[in-house]
Amino acid sequence: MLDKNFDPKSFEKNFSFEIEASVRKPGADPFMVLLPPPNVTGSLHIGHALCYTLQDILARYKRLKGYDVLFQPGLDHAGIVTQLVVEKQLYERGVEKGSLSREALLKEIWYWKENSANRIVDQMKALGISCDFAKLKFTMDEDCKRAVAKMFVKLYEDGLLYKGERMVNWDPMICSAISDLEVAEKEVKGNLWYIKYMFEDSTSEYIEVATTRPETIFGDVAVAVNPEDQKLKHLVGKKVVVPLTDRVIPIIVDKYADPKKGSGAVKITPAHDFNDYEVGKRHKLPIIDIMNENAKLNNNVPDIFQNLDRFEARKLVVELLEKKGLLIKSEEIKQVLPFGDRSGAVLEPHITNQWFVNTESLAKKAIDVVKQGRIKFIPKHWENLYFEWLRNIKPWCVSRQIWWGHRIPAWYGPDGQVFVAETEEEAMRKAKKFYGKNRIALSQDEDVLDTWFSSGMWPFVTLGWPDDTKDFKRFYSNTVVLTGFDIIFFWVSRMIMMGLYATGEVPFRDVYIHSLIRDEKGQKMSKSKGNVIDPLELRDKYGADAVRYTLTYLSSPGHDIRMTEKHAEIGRNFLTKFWNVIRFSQMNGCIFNKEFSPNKATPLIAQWIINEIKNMLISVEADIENYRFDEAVKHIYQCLWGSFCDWYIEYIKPILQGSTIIENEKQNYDLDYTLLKKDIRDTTAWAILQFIRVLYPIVPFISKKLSGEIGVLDMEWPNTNTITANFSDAVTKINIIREIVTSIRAMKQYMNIPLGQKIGFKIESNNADMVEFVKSQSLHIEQLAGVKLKSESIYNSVPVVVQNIILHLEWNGTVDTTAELNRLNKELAKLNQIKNATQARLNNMEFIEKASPETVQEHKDRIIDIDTKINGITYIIKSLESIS
RNA sequence: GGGCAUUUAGCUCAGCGGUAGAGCAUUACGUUCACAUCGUAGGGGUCGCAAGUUCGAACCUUGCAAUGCCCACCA
Repeated sequence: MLDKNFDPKSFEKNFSFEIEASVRKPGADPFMVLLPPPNVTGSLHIGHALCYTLQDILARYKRLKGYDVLFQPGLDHAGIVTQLVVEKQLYERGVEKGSLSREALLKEIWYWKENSANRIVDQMKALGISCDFAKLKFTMDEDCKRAVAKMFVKLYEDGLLYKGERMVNWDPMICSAISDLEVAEKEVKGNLWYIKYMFEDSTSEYIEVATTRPETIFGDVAVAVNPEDQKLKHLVGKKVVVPLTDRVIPIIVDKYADPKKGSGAVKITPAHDFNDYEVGKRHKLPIIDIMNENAKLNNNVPDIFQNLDRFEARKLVVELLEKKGLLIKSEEIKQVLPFGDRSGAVLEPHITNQWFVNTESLAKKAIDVVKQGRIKFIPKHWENLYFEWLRNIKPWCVSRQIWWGHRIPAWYGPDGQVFVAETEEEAMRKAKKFYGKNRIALSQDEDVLDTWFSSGMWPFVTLGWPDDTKDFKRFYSNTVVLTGFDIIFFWVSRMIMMGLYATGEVPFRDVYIHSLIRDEKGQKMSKSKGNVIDPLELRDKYGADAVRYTLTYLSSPGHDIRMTEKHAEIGRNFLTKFWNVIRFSQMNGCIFNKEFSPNKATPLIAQWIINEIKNMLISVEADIENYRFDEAVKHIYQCLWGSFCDWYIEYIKPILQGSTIIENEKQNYDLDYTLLKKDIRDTTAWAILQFIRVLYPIVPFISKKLSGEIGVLDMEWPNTNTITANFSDAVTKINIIREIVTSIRAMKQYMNIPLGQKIGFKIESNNADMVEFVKSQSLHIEQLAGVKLKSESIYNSVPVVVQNIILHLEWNGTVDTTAELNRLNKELAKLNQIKNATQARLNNMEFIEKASPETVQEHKDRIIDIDTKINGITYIIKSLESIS
């Protein structure tokens, strides 16, 4: 017997789903859920919980449907982030950045990774995520390493990957190149300084140049003006002196200079600006790099500036310019600067030697497969974002100057000759052949690959690529990916590009983009703001199922989710209800009966609930297939709470509990009471099993617990095809009873009669069958509405009208009918309004001609229906008026 | 500058051509033993604005506004 208190903690810890997650069904259709591997940087946040819960629902649902499901878990080494986190930890322990050797630091990071990985896996299990943890993969596992090297070599040999000197976004804090995607632009306050660049041959004449970065003047190689600039173009060809130096540079003409911006003349600093770099190339200008990797000024600048940080140097330059009278003015402006999204440092454009993947041809194919519908985004509009990015794709800088990651499989000979190979042995073989001798000292490239290089290979690496494994043949492409929109570029598009390139096939069919969770004000959750929700804390308070249920309930796609901890009550309340209704059924001896067939149920109320449940099951299945997990939950909720608990259970109480009542009223039942009771018990147990099963993907812990409780352990998806009986008559009849009960309750409320206080009533109708039917259900009506059917006459009464039935409620107290009359008149007005609108349409010939016959019929029925209601209300109004 | 999304009850959101819905909050009443993490009944919305298409628009089209996000650029 279930405990009176619903306490998830008491049973959630008893369940583990590892075994069912690892079950393989060789004969069944394959289905793969590819879990986006979390970073090994710490613990999971509520966004992970949402993402994983939805995937788990899908995986469990497919398992119940009989698919052979591979729910693949994994972890991402997350290069830069992880290294930064560990370095920070070390720093807090007194280890200076850069003081450890490569090996020593990597050892520290591996140690961190082990801890983090264990914690994350534990958290996933605590939330009931049913991955096949035996297959847990880490992006730096040996087989991943091999696959990454293979991919790198393949790209290199196909000419899609090359090393070259380019200007890249450089993070001076990490001291590494980063890709364009890792740049976050932010608006900040800055200054625009107007500086005099004196003409070489003059002490008073100058050209005015505006800049936000005066410290870079030492890298200036020209001043450019626009060819159309009438005011300045006559200066082209003249030479000016770079302020604070004696270096002379030319004034050149280039359309890049915009007469409307700054002073119209722009300084050209090819080593420190993307646009200037291009201008420099066009004009074959020299490149003067004035900064070190950490953004301190190098020895290409005057002595006093050397070794100064760029921002200190800026201050000093401005100060000296002012002193020398070379500063014209300084304006405060707002400017957008590039920041490293991991380090938060202001990035520097920096010319270095990096490895690039030429993604253009890969991107074209990646666009095509989505255009052709071979991969679908859900919701579809995310495809736009995907297309936009791929159409404007630039070479992907994949090398990083850090230590944590896949070391680039390239080796250099003593003369710098590069040998790209999957292994050092292979590189050596190539080198020997190249140099024609046996003793060669090769050194491996110091850099590692961008994290997303290995993540991009996730769909096939996890399946054993490059080996042609059984799993690969079976699951590749039969996959769904659920993730947030923020990694469509980073991850989804790279998986598609690399998947197509490596295997020639799409890596997955569906990409479901879930919403992002924000706080109640719509702000992004972040630790520094203190507005984060920890899924594990929430679980400790409310239980894992409640968290899962709530997240699913809130997961409507298309916009962000605003969430507070209080939302978890949605789940908790629902599960409490679920728990309690099963407790009720237990207390009333409803035990699952294998022999029971829903098609053979005879009591009206049984037929009605079977029909409700059937409809619910059909909806839920469609909802999940359409990734509408929120709708699925709402359909279950509505059926369980609104139909099953509120009506079915209340309705059957007199049958299950009130045997004496039944005995007294036996003449109202054609059925044998014992049989009736058995039928109801069977139906109740059957219904509960359906709920347990349909809820299992969403709230697996309680479902497991309860299925154990009712003694049906095997989980399978409810099959609605076996429910074939037509119960439409029961539906109609029970709905009449519901309407009667609701109407009586409302009237009693208006008469200020407590629901518990039984009052007499009589039935009147011009339809004798209807009277008989209502009488046959009087026991239930009496219980549900707090009334008592009288055989003798009632003298003082108020009427309740439902369809063509009038119920006279016995009442001889004084009634303040004003409020009720107000309400009725309001309702009457509304009904008339609807009736008129409907009638107007029916009077419209165009409507009759153009609307579908069903719609027209529906309108006609509506008129009849409304007329009945209007007559009823009019009758009540008249009666009430005569009372008062 | 380009693009995408959102705008429906006090709040959070469903609905996306045919009588405006849910949960929470709110009001009144109620603990008869499944459940007060509850029950019963009620109140509350010219569906952002405007035009158009349609027999009929919250829903389709266009324009506008507000909000959020993405991309690109800035001396």
